[in-house]
Amino acid sequence: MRPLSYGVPWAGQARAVRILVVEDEVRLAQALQRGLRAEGFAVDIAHDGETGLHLAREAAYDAVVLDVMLPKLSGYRVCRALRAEENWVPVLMLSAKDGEYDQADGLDVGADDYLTKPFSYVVLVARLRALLRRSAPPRPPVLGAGDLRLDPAAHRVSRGQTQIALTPREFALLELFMRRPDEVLSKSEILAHVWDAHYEGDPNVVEVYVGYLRRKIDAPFGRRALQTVRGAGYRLAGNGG
Amino acid sequence: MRPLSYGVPWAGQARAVRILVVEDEVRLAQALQRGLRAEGFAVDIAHDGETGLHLAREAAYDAVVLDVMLPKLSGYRVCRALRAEENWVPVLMLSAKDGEYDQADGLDVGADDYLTKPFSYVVLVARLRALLRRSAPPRPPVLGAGDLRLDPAAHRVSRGQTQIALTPREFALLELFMRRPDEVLSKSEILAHVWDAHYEGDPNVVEVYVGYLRRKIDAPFGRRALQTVRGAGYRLAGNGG
DNA sequence: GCCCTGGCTGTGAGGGCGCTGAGAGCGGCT
DNA sequence: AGCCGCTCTCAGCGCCCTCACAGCCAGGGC
Repeated sequence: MRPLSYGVPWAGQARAVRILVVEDEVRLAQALQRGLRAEGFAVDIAHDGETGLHLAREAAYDAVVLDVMLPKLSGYRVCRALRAEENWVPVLMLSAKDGEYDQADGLDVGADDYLTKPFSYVVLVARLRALLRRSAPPRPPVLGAGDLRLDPAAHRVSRGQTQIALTPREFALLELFMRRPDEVLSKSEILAHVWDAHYEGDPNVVEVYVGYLRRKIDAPFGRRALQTVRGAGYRLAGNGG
Repeated sequence: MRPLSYGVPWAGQARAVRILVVEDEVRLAQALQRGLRAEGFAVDIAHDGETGLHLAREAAYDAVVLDVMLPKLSGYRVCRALRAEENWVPVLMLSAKDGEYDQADGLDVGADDYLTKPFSYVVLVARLRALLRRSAPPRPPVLGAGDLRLDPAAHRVSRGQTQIALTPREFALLELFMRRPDEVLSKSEILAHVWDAHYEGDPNVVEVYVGYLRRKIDAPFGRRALQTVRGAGYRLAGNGG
């Protein structure tokens, strides 16, 4: 199943802070890797924009150090691509000395901070820490349907003023519905998203969990946000029922 | 920019997407207004919380960009007031750099997303778009015939303002007709599409289901959208009867 | 007006679909 | 070890959907 609850601050166990360094100068990249590891970070390296973007997409990094001048795909394009995909991982850009690009470009492209080469290692670490410290902010927006709200990052759900406690499975199910309000989702589609891409089990689990959800988000409020569409699937009313 | 309502035929002429910016720093407000207008949004400005709240109440905005620090009425209070009135317009909050308030407060108060100053303009636009996309999901394929509407994704049918409940079979049948309005469909063709490619049964089912449909989509409205073409099949009037 | 053919509809059986309560398995926490 | 919460299976139940059937109605040709 999907580890939906990893990395959630309140989940408790400490997790290594993961940094991705995208830098084509091999010596600089390795120096950074060694240094940051010594600081206690988990560091991955990419030597071109393409693999950098790929890695940033796949793994959940806490920050990305991104050179501007890169083979295959410039740092700008990598950053822009990430932002376009609603990936708000904090990005610290490294510019060429005084290149054709300037700082404003970097920020316009969605970077969170900017450093011009040559830079002092100490400054880089300081800025990185600053980014991480205030990196709680780049969190995904809250989903809403009527007075139903779901905060994906905080794993919180509320209806009106009332907080609602959901189990991980229930939460994942509701999140799927809230990302596609007013759309009928078939049981197989639900199974594929909330359970596993090739889940081989009784589709009845879906009915069971829809039932659980209804008891928590609808019944106590006399609402009917989660609707059955017989023969087709289920639908979350975009107005919250 | 891309008109958010594209593909919704009955939406009539594309309506501008309206954004309200509530920001007391005049220069920032104007910069935002210029930038967002260049993106194709219709932008209104308020320089304090009171007029901001007033405007948000009066006009139907698609989103509100709301600074936290405002004269007369803080962004928090504005947002809380809107939510208390069951106004669920998407709100994007702009926090002071690292002020006394923090992000959690913003979300607790009912904001949908949160950005800390200084922010990158690109990120603001990206988040704004994300908010708009979520709140106004442009579900292109809505079929229409006169005042008859069928939304395949939502599995919903309506005539005028009235929602109509259809069984799966009825829905499939009507969908076939609405995809080919004004066209005469033979019973065998209908059987092949709505039932099974090689259905071996009484073609009378078609008559039966056409009857069911008429009782739901025509009779209550005194219309005749589903017409019999004796000896040939049935036709759905493209103008809804 | 009569007849024939094709279309319409009321009735009812049967079965599929969705809902729910009970409970077993599992893992985490104390 | 014991408890608790989460997940998921299973079986029973009830409703609604589907469809066959048969009798009735309407259109059109003569």
